[in-house]
Amino acid sequence: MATVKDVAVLAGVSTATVSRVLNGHPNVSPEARARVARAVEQLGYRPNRVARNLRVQTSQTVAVIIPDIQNNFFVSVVRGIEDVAIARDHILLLGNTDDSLSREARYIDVLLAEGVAGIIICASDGERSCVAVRRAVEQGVPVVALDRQLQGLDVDTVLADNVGASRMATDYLIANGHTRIGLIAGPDYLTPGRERREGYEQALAAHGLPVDPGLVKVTDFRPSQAREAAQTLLDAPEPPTAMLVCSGLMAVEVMREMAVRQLDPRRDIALVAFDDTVLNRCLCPPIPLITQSTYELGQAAAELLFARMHDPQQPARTLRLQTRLLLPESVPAAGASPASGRQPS
Amino acid sequence: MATVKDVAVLAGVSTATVSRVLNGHPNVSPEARARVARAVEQLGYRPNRVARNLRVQTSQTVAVIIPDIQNNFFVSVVRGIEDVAIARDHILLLGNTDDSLSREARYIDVLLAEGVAGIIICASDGERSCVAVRRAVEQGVPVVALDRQLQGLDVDTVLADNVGASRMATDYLIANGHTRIGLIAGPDYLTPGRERREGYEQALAAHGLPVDPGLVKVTDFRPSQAREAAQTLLDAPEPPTAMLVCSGLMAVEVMREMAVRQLDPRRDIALVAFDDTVLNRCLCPPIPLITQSTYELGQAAAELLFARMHDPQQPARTLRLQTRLLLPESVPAAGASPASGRQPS
DNA sequence: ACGATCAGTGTAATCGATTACATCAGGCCT
DNA sequence: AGGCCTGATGTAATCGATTACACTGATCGT
Repeated sequence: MATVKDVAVLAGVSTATVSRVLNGHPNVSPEARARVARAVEQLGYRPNRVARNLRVQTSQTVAVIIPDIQNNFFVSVVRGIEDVAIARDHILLLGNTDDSLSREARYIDVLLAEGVAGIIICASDGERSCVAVRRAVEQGVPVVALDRQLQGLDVDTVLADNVGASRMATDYLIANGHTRIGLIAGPDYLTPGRERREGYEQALAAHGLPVDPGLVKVTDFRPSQAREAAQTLLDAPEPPTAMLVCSGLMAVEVMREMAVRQLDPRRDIALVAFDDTVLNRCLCPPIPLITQSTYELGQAAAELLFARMHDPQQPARTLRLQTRLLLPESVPAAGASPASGRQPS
Repeated sequence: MATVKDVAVLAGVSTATVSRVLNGHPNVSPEARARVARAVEQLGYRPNRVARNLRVQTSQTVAVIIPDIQNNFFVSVVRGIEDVAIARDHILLLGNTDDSLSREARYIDVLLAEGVAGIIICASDGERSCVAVRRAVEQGVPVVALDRQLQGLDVDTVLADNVGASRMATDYLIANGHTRIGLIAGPDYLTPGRERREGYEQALAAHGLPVDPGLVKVTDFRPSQAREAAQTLLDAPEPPTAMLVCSGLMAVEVMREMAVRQLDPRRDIALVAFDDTVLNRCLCPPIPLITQSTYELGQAAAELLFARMHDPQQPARTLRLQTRLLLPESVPAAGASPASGRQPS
């Protein structure tokens, strides 16, 4: 590989001049500029970024760390980040942690050691992830928390309006006459888990309904746990007449369990779920879904990151993005049993 | 951030000794080792990989470039790669190109400039992608082609048995009495597009059936084109009695179009599709799917990559991985019209 | 006409690691 | 005792860029 030195020799100038040309410095004569350009062309020279990064102590790379690359929610968010990064002439590197704290820490450490310009992270644990993330912050590497807050770290954060979403969904079920509403919730150590439960409780309280602890099943968002939670709820002596499922992947499992029991969400037990995956759009039958603006979530996170890269001093901001309740057709009122005819697809 | 120098001073040794300790060289006294370890600990020292990479001209990072991060096929392959990379104590960086040649080239250039140790690429164009990839090969950076061959580049390659898969699927339809089988194919410039068509034609030929060009619609694998192709086929004066769809995302669109026309794949027009996405497992109704061992595909690619990183001289290998035809329940024979009763989910 | 300013350029230091080479002490062999 | 090997360590070169600083001539203002 050709180096600046080679280019300098061929162009008959010093390496300093080559570098100035390459980086668009103003005080270079047009001739020098032209000769360097020709030499670069001739040698097929491409600057070594490792050397550059070492010298300037920064890079044109930003990274995003997500817990599950198979979950369409995160992937869709990544798309939003990606487009912003590309537009800013950076490249985006993606790390997948599989919800493993150690893998997450490893990614962070390597990225820092490799001099990444910024990190967007959807932490696998709102509290315990902070140990590793803090290292980034301390090194002055901009960090944006995505979808999940970093407990006790003062960083830019982009979140969905989980409380509002959950409350809206619960309100909706209550409006349809349900009073015994099961909740298949996420863990307290993750923002969406915590806040979605809060929205649910707020809605119940607003309607003077009690929170029955027996109706609330806390999971760690893993589909297998959703299955168990659904079984417990459905096996209860007095099962709920509706359920709010706090993740899309979990909803798929809940519906599998209901199918086994010949329960139809339009007839027997109403279901509303957060929409994480493309899968949800294909559920048979369709159910009401809480959709999040995933792409915009990613965009917003990337914008915050670049803003901070540009001005590291500004105070940390937290953005909340709207959610929507997406109704398929109609949802059964509690007690009713219309069993609308099925139709293909 | 602390540097080797700081560690050296604190430990009372030279930077050379620090480096030797850090890299596990044999000839270091136990005391020196201990003192360095303590200094490292005390300072929270972490080696700067940029500097290291510059010096040793390599890194512990491998990259995979895929055309569509929203397509579960690729993502699942990535998981296979990832696990191997982690096991080999490397980290994996993922680039998504959205089928854009320019983005692909940009990723490759940046990765090379950043000194990546190896690249696994699922090219967005079997021929035109080679321009950029060739630069990697010429720089001596190991490259593995994944799922799609790089025309005219002699690199390690991992492929699915596309011909066999397609032939098996077509055989299956023929065995069920179909003679007019539509093909919604992929483009010739991608291995899966080309080979799946070949398998289809081989199967027809083996049974003495003619290849009717009117039944073959070539697409670029984009779902929207699948929709058009399906429309054309179904609108034909003599429509096919069965269709083989060469990608999972396309199959979803084809089924949408059939649903609009009230056509049931179990009753009216048989359907077999390649299984790319989780979506396919949730199709209503389910159809026969050709499944590929995506995870193993990724694993194999990663193994080839590491093998080559270890020994750059070995001749390029091409691996073919088996596929399976996954039957849901039963598929209608041509002309039959059983319309088995529907059941939830 | 003389100093100040400035455009254009080069020399060499620098980023933070690795490592070739030099050095030195001690042990061993003859 | 002298030479040789070996283990442990240090000095300084090196990777390939950027850039502080120095220098040269030319231009300009007074």
